[in-house]
Amino acid sequence: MKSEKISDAVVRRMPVYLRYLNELHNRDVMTVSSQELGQNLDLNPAQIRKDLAYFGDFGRKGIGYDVAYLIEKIRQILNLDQEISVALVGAGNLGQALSNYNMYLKDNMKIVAVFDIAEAKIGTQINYLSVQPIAELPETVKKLGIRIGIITVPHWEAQRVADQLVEAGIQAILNFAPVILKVPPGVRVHAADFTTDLLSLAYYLDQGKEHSNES
Amino acid sequence: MKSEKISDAVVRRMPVYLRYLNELHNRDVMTVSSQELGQNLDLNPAQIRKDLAYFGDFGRKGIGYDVAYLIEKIRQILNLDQEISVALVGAGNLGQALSNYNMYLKDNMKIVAVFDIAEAKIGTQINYLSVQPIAELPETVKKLGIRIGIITVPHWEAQRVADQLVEAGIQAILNFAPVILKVPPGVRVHAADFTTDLLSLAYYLDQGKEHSNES
DNA sequence: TAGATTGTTAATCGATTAACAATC
DNA sequence: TAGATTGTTAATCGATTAACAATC
Repeated sequence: MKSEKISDAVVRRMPVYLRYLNELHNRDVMTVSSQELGQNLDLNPAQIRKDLAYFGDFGRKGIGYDVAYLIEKIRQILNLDQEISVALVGAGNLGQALSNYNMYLKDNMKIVAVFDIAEAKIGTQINYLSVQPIAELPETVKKLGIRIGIITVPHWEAQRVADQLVEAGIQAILNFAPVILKVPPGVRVHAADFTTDLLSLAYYLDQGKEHSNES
Repeated sequence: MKSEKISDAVVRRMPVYLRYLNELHNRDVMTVSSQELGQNLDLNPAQIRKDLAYFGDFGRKGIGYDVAYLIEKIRQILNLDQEISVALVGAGNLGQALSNYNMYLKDNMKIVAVFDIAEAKIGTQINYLSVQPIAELPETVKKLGIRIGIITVPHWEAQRVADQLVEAGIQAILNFAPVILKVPPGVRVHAADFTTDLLSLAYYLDQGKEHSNES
């Protein structure tokens, strides 16, 4: 166990480990080596050992890592040993899709409220939650102890929504809108903007053969 | 202009630049400096200049970058000066949401076909496209010159779908399923898995004050 | 001209990987 | 014991940032 500051790259790999470990657990696998983890996650085994060692001595030399134990530890690291309440702002198609994903994320993270700006959306049901007007955000955040906000509104509304989330006391934001949000220090924003990923894919296409009918 | 290999980090910033430049263009801004770009995109100006310089001398000393010209250049870099056809596999909620996004991505990238495995989905309309059975993938890919695939199927089907996309000759995949896909070299995969982003956010939450009613 | 800003080299910083003693 | 595998240090690699001459 060290007490250096842990880099974002390391933190972001933790959920990846967790996911695969859960899979192993479901298959009743008891133990796993960094070697095997690396193979399946396309990562260097040394990196995996180093990542985990930042947080503690979780492995056993000659043996590997106990799957159930490591799951427990990573959940603690990620604060997922407590239930974390999430607010979704934007009840459009994407918001709808995410809230259905809820059941997947049995990882102690739960969308407990949905908000929208549009009058028409208010009161409609999304996955057993009634869409609330954004004016109710501060009160609901306080009442339900919401700590994370997900933004799925159109890009021109994203910054305003972010401001309101911050104002309401949210600590972290997952932003699906294709804009760079400005937030005060202490609030964490992760960009989940897939247009960036998609457009950058085009760079890697073979030049030339745009549309060939041969084979 | 250099001819080093260009890192993924650099490529991924290109769409970010493009997006902001488009915004400037809409506001009739003619010229922009790396300084100002950096301010608005939360990036170091030197980094921006270096990124752009990999691809050519696009700026003018003392002046900055011509917005329209830089847009044109970045589009060329990203192969967006030609129309790029995209297939969407998975007509669920998320797929639905993405295909509605189509109009946003006027960046010459277009979803031209939607596939699904489930019988029930076949033939339903998604954003003016009729959902096709996955068996038609190879033929449609060839016929429409599709080069990129988006995977929005459940995670246990993702690898099989990826195999089929690769088999059909697709060159790049945007994967929304929370699994690491195995693909042959030459096929590019970008992960758009938001569960990773969301879970890692939890790490940054203030410890302790899980649910406070004071304020 | 003076001020601004690029493109690029050099310096710094950080992250990944290799190597290996410790030990199960 | 012999083989496997960790945790960790050192080496490498790569990416970011600073600095500045060139020049609009």
